Amino acid sequence: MVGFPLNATAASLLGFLHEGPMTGWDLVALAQRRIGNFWSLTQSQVYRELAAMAGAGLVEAGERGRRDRRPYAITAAGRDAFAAWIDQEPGSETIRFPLLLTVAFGRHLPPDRLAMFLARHRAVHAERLAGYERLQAEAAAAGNHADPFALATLAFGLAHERAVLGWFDGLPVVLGAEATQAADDPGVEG
Amino acid sequence: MVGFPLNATAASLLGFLHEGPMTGWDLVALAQRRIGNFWSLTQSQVYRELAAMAGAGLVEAGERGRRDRRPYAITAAGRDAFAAWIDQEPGSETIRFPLLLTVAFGRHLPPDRLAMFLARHRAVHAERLAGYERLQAEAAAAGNHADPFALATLAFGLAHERAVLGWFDGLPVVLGAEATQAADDPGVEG
DNA sequence: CGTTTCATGTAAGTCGTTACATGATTCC
DNA sequence: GGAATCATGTAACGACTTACATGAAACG
Repeated sequence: MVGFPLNATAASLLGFLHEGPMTGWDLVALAQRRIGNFWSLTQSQVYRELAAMAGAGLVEAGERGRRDRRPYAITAAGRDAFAAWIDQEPGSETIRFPLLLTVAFGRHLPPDRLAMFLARHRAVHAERLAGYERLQAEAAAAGNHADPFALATLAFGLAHERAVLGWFDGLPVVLGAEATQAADDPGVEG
Repeated sequence: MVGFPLNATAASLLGFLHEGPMTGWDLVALAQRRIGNFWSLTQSQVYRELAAMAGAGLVEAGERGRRDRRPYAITAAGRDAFAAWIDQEPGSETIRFPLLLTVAFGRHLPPDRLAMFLARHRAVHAERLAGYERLQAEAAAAGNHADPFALATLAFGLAHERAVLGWFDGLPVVLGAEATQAADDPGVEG
């Protein structure tokens, strides 16, 4: 008896609802904070999944509150569906990194323009890393009270951003400068 | 005038077609090798984008060859569209890492099960890293003939996979064993 | 001759993004 | 009163996946 087929995004919402009833708005904010690092979701998706799950009986909408806030609570069926979901082998990673496409086809771009793109993206990643480091410092200050699971996902963000910055810094200047000559080259294939 | 709106996947196909006419099949294989590392695409997408771009005049289908192979060649309009695409600021990175969702909600899983997931995924990443290292060794053996742009994207793959493995190895055994105080299980060990 | 691999394509459905519409509440 | 923010939702589209259908050629 397969229940309602949960996708990872919907399942995450159920995961959060274990902590208590929440509105779509709250869920968007919480997901951003807790899993936004490695899982993106939009407002639209959240409301859509909540509506679908309400239809399937996995969550229940409560009374509308102050600002039309409508809290959703997880049901017993929702807990079951979540438990079944999380017991499955997680799928494999998906990365889509448009900047790398630009680099891969970099011979078609003026070197200074590629250099500019690289510099701008590097700055974004540096800032993101700084944010993660602040979070880590806060967690350290809080002592043992931090959730080890949250720390583990934060550690991933740190490792990833450090790797990305290291990659930026290890890039040969070549890519942003030498390619002036390479632009004539028909491209070398191995 | 705005040309045909290119998405990154279609643009990549045009990028490859700069190297000469190719069939959908060839493009799938080539993309897998050259950008599969940070950009996924499926056969279906490739044929669809080729058909759409042919309709828009960005590529031209040639005569069907031996095995019904139909080569596509980039047109002048295609080169223009590609040039316009690559000149744009690349969008930001998207990562979707289901295993991290499992970790984030790890308190809802038996520790040994989480440990098993972690171990299996670690093995996949270790193998992928080994593959990248082989490619790097080959490139080094080939000397200066390697494309610096291809080397740069390979360097990203290496950096990323090393970071991921480092993350696995830095995870406290706690995550896989905490709840069961008796740690027969080495948890996540490489 | 039969199996595998090559090769092209369609169909159906899910997922995700963007943009918009609506209105309540707070804050100045 | 007016602007900003909170909050919910819809509409429309575009992107991606999975599964399937079809057949040619190579290989044994």
